Amino acid sequence: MPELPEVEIVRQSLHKKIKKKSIKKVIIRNRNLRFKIPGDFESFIKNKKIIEVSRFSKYLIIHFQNEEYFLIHLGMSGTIHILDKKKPLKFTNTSFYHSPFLPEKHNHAEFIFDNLKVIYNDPRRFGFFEIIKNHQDLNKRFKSMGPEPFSDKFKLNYVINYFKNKNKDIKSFLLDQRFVSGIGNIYASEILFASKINPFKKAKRLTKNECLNIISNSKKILEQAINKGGSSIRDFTNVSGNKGTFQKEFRVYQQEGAVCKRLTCKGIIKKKITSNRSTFFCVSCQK
DNA sequence: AAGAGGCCCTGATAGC
DNA sequence: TGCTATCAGGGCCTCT
Repeated sequence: MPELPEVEIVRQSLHKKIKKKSIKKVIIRNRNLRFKIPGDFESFIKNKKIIEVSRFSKYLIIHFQNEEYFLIHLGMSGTIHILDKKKPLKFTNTSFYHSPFLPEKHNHAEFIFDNLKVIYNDPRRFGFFEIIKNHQDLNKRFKSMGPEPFSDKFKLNYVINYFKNKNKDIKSFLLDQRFVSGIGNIYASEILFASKINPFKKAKRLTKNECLNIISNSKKILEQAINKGGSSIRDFTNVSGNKGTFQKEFRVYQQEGAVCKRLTCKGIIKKKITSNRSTFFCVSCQK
């Protein structure tokens, strides 16, 4: 489900709700996420005070005292729901996959605070938890991953050098977290449309200007998506709540057959599937 | 060693 | 209605 913007939205509400609080009780109903939740997970998490909730790429990072950390990855279908006893029936967050009503099926984990409950729901179970026991290990954990688009490291020299002699298409690189972290299948298509670049163009054939466009549009589009509360697709229930609205701004994603939204272009948006993932692009203005 | 493709899993929708 | 096939915001693993 969530790419960087959606995870950032979850992070913001989680941080607001659970910082300076301690987890009083942990309930694991299904240990079989993408990776098995170890037997000592509950005792590790319990009674630790949360300092802050941060994020790298699509990973949520719960910071405990004493430089201990708990990572959450939401996979394709993971959502986090906050149940606040003081505000019953109000959900701070954010269901990108389901309706904002509290789901009952697939609530694999519950983290219970005083007057507050955080529920991890994930139908497909591609998400996972990870425990990190010190600060060095946290750095190590993300060492092999590329910079986020917002990072100063994501600049022209880096991109050009990375693409030298690379025979893979540019769309695959945007999805490759070793190159850049946080972009997923929706935003990859949107970034390449904004940059007027064909997704199947080989990376080594990109010009300097095209690289610059990719860099600036990556920042721009992810920023816009965060400002719109992320993208909520496949969620057509008309309920109030903090649903994202960036799906209304999609210019190519899920727009197959539509006329290109670029005013000067009359091309048709095509969808192409490679290795089980769809790519959307305008046949006319993305060269 | 880079690159292509398969696979993990459940649910919603489309098509017959 | 009830079946089957296809597709879905990710990332890891294995082949060549």
